[in-house]
Amino acid sequence: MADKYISEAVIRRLPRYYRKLEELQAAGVERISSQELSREMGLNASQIRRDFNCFGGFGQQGYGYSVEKLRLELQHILNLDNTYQCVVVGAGNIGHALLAYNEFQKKGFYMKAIFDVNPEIIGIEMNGFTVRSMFEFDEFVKNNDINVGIICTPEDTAQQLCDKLAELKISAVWNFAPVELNGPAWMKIENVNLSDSLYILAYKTGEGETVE
Amino acid sequence: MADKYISEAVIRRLPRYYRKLEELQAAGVERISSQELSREMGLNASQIRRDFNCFGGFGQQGYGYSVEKLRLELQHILNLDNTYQCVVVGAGNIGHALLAYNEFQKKGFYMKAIFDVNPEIIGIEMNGFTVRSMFEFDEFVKNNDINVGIICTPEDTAQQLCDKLAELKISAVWNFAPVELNGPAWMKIENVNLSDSLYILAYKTGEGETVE
DNA sequence: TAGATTGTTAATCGATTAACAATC
DNA sequence: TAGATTGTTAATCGATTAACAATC
Repeated sequence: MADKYISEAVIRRLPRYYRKLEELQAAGVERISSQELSREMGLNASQIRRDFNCFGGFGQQGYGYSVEKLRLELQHILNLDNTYQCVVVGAGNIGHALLAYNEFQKKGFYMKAIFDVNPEIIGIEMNGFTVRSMFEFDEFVKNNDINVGIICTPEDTAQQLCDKLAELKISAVWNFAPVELNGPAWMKIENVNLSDSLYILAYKTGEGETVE
Repeated sequence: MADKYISEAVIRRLPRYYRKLEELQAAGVERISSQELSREMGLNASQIRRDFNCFGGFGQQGYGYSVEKLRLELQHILNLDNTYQCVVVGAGNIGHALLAYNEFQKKGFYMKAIFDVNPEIIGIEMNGFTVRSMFEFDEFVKNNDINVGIICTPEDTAQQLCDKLAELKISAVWNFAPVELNGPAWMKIENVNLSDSLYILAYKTGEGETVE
């Protein structure tokens, strides 16, 4: 049967649960009730139980949840027991930083190459990688089982790149360009819009001030 | 009177409106109705009108909205007609990238300095800045009207840094460390959790697949 | 004026929270 | 068994959408 529908609100809480459970396990905590977890995370205990029950009954009445078991379940739900082969496109500041950020490799997201269109930087060494030309892109993606594309190009070329990724059947796109991308339904796009985030911070800076 | 309560859902849409209006204005569009905007953005027209009306009546019956006027209103609502003096703490990959990313300066977010605790990188040149020691931090913040702190440290020191920022009365924090920070109520914290974002992408990668 | 489109109230939908029976 | 806590149904709350009177 097909997966039942899980709301975006639930999905966005999953990584937080996962992180908290990693933390608890590292601290040697073996079991936890939804109520304790609710206190630790500032969420409602009903909500927590309901969220987990979207995916199965991971707890035990009268006991709570096994931290280790629940962590593993979440890991599985988040598909973190897979590995991912990623390419970064755009060797500017952000692209460079993501390429070098080791935490991702630890979680199973392997950076395999970085590409750019600028002849001035193609060929230079970047964090143990050589910046490749986009002329090599198709070939590289096909030969290296790439399944994640990371868009770090300026906004005006991002859609074009997205189309290229679709053509190459890359199903996961992590987009850092500040534009809404359109891709086929099977393509999953996750946006990290740094400008938007900064704008929201600016907005909140003025919040709570008295007006008039 | 105090500002009326604006829901987080509305706030998170404001930057998108703003970006779209910039785009429309750049394209020479002078006026737009909520219906046209709804088609362009994939939102409901009622929602758009309702969102704007949280802040005032910016439209005109029978006409729609003036793109320029609305853009300016949004700019004001988002506090983007202010300027911001920022310090980056943590001179790793992310800190370095943010320091160098010119788009932010263009929007009025000025990077004034970068700090680190690692003696090996203190003093080195980074994008026209010298990496400063945290021993200079308090002094620098006080003397330079710093009002935004950008946290790019590892997660285990992030809370400590947040406390320091609170002590120095910095009211806006842009947090890139993958932890939930606790600060005083007047401190506005915006989180950019790259791991969480990547986990959500991984989750969605497996979505829509048939199970059992 | 007639037509168009806003601003706003009313209806709907979905997400959160409360309550409690099931059960370990 | 008695106590605790889940899984799940029912109640509430808030956000989205529809409808329409106000008005340019």
